[in-house]
Amino acid sequence: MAEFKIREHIEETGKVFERFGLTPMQGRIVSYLANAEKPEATFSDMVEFFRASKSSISTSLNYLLMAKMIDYRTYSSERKKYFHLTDSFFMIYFTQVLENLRELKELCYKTVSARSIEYPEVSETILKWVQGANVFEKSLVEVVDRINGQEE
Amino acid sequence: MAEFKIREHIEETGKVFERFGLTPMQGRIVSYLANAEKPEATFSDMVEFFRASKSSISTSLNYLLMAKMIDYRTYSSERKKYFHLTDSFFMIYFTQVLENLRELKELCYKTVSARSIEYPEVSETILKWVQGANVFEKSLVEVVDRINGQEE
DNA sequence: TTTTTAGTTCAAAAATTAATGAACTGAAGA
DNA sequence: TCTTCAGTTCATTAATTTTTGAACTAAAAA
Repeated sequence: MAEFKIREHIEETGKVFERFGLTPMQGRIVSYLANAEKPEATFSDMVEFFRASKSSISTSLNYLLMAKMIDYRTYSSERKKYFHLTDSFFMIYFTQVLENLRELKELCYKTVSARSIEYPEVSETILKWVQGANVFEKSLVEVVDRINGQEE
Repeated sequence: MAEFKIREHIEETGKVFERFGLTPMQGRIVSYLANAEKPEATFSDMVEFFRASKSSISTSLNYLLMAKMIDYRTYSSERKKYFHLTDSFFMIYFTQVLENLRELKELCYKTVSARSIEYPEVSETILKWVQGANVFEKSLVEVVDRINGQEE
């Protein structure tokens, strides 16, 4: 792929990662690590590639490390860190979605239990939401388990 | 529930809805419709309750209508619209997630097919992502079908 | 016909979030 | 010891997103 085509593809893919909860720069970095020729890249590689500030790259890398979407290795001869993608990108996303679902379900139960019985239709609607969330949660847990099982 | 307790609960729940892609005001409205005594509320009910601008309520209601997260009915004797929640909140969220997944998968395939065979590990990682996405997608489609089936 | 109701539209303001720049740290090398 | 390298920290700036306010519309009521 031509240089400018790769840049375009990295921007495009980066934008999709935003919809999975990343900031533009975090998305770009993930996309860069997926599309760059070499599987590993350093801090300064990315500062240079994006002509972005060191602080922006630093903050983004640390978020991605914390979320375990990337990892790094070092070579004894060098001081630099070599960053690479981990396998667990979706796992982390799924886990976040699961947490959101659980919190929402809890608040839904709270709502239903506080509602008067005068208008049962609202509670019925909310309980349908919870039902949907439950089915979803169950299959999400299955997916997570299946992927985890594969890893061992 | 006491008035101020309800307000607090509406704010809290509204914030969780933000994590499902809504703006603060959209989240508040959904939460309000779930927690208000009556199952239906008008435009001006909400302007009053939130002491917010008409434009903010108008824009938010129209987004929620467009997304089919709420609906309204009218009474022949009145000009007002009476808004209420629909059953399909999660369905709509699931559908959006599915779309995001599909787009990301497509870009992943594009990435993998453009990568040189010199460093297969990156492609392997990306294909693991795609595998996870596929398993998830399959069970999500099942969930959607199951919920749709229930409706008829 | 004029007024009121129930909103809509959109430019501007406010709030939030992301990125920058400059000064800093701490380890390694000269 | 002094310098360079590989970042980090954080106050400020920039960009984006959300909300507001004011002017408007279209239908119903007076």
